[in-house]
Amino acid sequence: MENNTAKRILDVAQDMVRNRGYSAFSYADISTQVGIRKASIHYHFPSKDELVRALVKRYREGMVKACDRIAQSAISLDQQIIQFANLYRDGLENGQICLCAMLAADFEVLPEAVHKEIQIFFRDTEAWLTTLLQQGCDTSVWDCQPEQEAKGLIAMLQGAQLLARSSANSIATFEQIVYPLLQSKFSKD
Amino acid sequence: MENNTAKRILDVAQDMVRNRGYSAFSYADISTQVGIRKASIHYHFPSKDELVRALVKRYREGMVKACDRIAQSAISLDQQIIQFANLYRDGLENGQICLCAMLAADFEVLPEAVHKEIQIFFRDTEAWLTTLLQQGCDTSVWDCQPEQEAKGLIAMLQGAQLLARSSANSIATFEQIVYPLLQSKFSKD
DNA sequence: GTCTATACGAGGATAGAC
DNA sequence: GTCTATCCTCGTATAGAC
Repeated sequence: MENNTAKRILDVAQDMVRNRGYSAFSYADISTQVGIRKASIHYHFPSKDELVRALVKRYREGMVKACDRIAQSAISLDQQIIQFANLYRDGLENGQICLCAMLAADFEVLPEAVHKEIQIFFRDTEAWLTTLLQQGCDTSVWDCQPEQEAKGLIAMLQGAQLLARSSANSIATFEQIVYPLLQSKFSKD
Repeated sequence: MENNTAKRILDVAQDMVRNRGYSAFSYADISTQVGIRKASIHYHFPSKDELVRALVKRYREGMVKACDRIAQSAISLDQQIIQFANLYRDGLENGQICLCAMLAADFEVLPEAVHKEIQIFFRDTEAWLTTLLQQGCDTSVWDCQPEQEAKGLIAMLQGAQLLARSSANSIATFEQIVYPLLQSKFSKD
């Protein structure tokens, strides 16, 4: 596990983008938290756009890995969906929403290269969830249209994060929205 | 219907916040589009924070009116939900997401006074939708828990806007997520 | 790789004339 | 109410020394 400067910059930048958005974080902020000068950051990431592009790329690769880990665990399909939802809930414990939810809001101010990375993120996530739901249909556990159901679920999770963030008790709000709904839709009984 | 400078400033500011977020619009942008100088904007709204606070206040009052108009129209409950969803779809035609969805993402950089306005918006919206769903339960049209169902619906709508915005064809994406789901949940058949 | 120094524009905001 | 002029800070980015 490497822990070089580039990684530390990305770690700090990721926290800040997820908390405050693309337009509200700066090289000066990173500089303070990482402990190097503004100019040094440009050595690793020549421009802010390239930094954010690298950020989203790393993030979506991490998401793919996290999803694969869930799929390879020996738990039931409905428990896999719970685990998937937990990925979104966990971020909220640090006040953070999904990087790509935030950047979807900031979409209009982002360069084309970042647009592409965000679109790949949602495409991958949707594909993974669709596959999962398809298994439930094949084994007659659920009655559903996997692709559309996947889109709806992701929308609900992203939106729940927004509502959670703007409420006094974020995590409770998120859980109150998400888990009963998953329960009623996918519970085994 | 008044159309003074303050209103024109708010109109332009609203477009820009919904498109680009709180941190990515400036007095200079407003100045250009309204056709007055930066300094003149400060006469109407002394600070950016006060401008945005006024913006959210006006926006949520407009939302209350729009919801009341739907409730007072002589259409079925399920059609009222469709109309409600249409409010969110219509903004997307100008590439705009809900003002409060955007500001929920920007929540961490906003002052307390704006937080409160946003929270009132969601509280009002949720209350209106809960009342609507409750009517469906009372008349045995639907089997549901109104309050929780309302939260879930709003989350889904807000999230669908984010997904729509980051996709190539925003409106199609939104419609594909939202309307089939409403159909399956609330259709009269 | 990281530093100092600096360029240069954009940000929000204020003072005072008209 | 709107203007010009101005302040001061912060933003991204670059050049060149170490």
